[in-house]
Amino acid sequence: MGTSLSMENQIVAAIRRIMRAVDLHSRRLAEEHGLTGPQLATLQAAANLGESSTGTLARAVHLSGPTVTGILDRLTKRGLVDRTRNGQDRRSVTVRLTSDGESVLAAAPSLLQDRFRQELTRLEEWEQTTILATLQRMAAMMDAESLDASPLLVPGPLDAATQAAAPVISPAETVAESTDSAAIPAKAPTVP
Amino acid sequence: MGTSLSMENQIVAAIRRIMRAVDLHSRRLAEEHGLTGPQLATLQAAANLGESSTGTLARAVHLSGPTVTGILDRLTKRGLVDRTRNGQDRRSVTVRLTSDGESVLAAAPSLLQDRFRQELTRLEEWEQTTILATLQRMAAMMDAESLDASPLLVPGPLDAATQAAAPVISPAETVAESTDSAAIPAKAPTVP
DNA sequence: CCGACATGCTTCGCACACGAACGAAATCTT
DNA sequence: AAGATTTCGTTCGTGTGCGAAGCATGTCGG
Repeated sequence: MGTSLSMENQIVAAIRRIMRAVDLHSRRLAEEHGLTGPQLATLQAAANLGESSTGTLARAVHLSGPTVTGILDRLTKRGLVDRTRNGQDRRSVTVRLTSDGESVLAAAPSLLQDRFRQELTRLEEWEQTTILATLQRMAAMMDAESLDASPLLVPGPLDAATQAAAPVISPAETVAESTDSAAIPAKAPTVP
Repeated sequence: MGTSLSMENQIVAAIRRIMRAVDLHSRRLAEEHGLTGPQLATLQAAANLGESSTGTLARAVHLSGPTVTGILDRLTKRGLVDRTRNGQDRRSVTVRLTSDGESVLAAAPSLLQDRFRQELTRLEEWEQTTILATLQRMAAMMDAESLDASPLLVPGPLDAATQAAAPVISPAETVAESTDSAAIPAKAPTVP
């Protein structure tokens, strides 16, 4: 019967290979620069956003709260960031880069492997666009499902909020520079 | 050229989102079926390959030896697989599915989220092909670098869409995963 | 003013995932 | 045949990653 799994299996296999490659590259970064991939990503986000809470940071790097807490623990231990309780809202924790953190970040390489970057820039522009569009499309399709457990299907019109969360098809005009992840206004719990 | 930086960041972000979605889906699988993604993948590989050593299994699922050892530990503890020392080569360990493992596997869902699968099948065929080709291309570029610094590269990055598309899609039959590796027992060029 | 609830971060337990190091077994060398 | 080397799997240590639970704090209704 359903032996037509090949397409699915190939997609799964390709994703797994990519994940593994990312992981291996992360370890290489740690060896050569003392920073793993997630640590570097968090550091970059902290630099881009300026002073920000750990929650904001978590949303920016697409990771859960506990995960960034752990990463910030190691970053703090190495003296690259600074965690202080916010004065206004004392629940919140403000994260700042130290000068050490800034210099380390300035000297740090890209999150992508050098060779991959070179090959990428060597491609035709339409190919790069295709790759990016495909990845974003995949990301939108996959984390849309994870994000909401509600049985609500996508009807016709989408309001601004949903649109921001899942811009499935966009023309060649992909996003410019936006650091995205604007607000995410505290979603209401669906089920108790 | 100013836009090249943002392109990189967007690619990284998309990959992270995909990885996170895969992870979240894995946890949902664990909740609903008692099997995480890697466990299910390993179980499927064990079923496809029949009796096989843990090393063969590791290569099949694109994971390291220690990782599959851990996964097999949990699978064994649940009585889904059976580990026995090989009679011929007593270093090797033969992995077999138990009857429990087979029934669990038969009842198990796909590694991909249902909704993602539905959306995928709803796409035009050329779009599916593009997605698969892009993912495989990414995987090839990225794990080529991680694997080694060997000069093995993808042939022509030119007109790849047509070129890459054709050989990639094999018929529904037994995809026989690796186009790579084949027989590795050549030499061991390791560290000095 | 004070409980009831909400929010933000941390702690805890689990499951990957890897390289390094280890012991056992097989293979090669001398 | 004895020793060196390779190969196979496991164990160890580190670093993600998550949800659930725990605290501390803020906010709202009575």
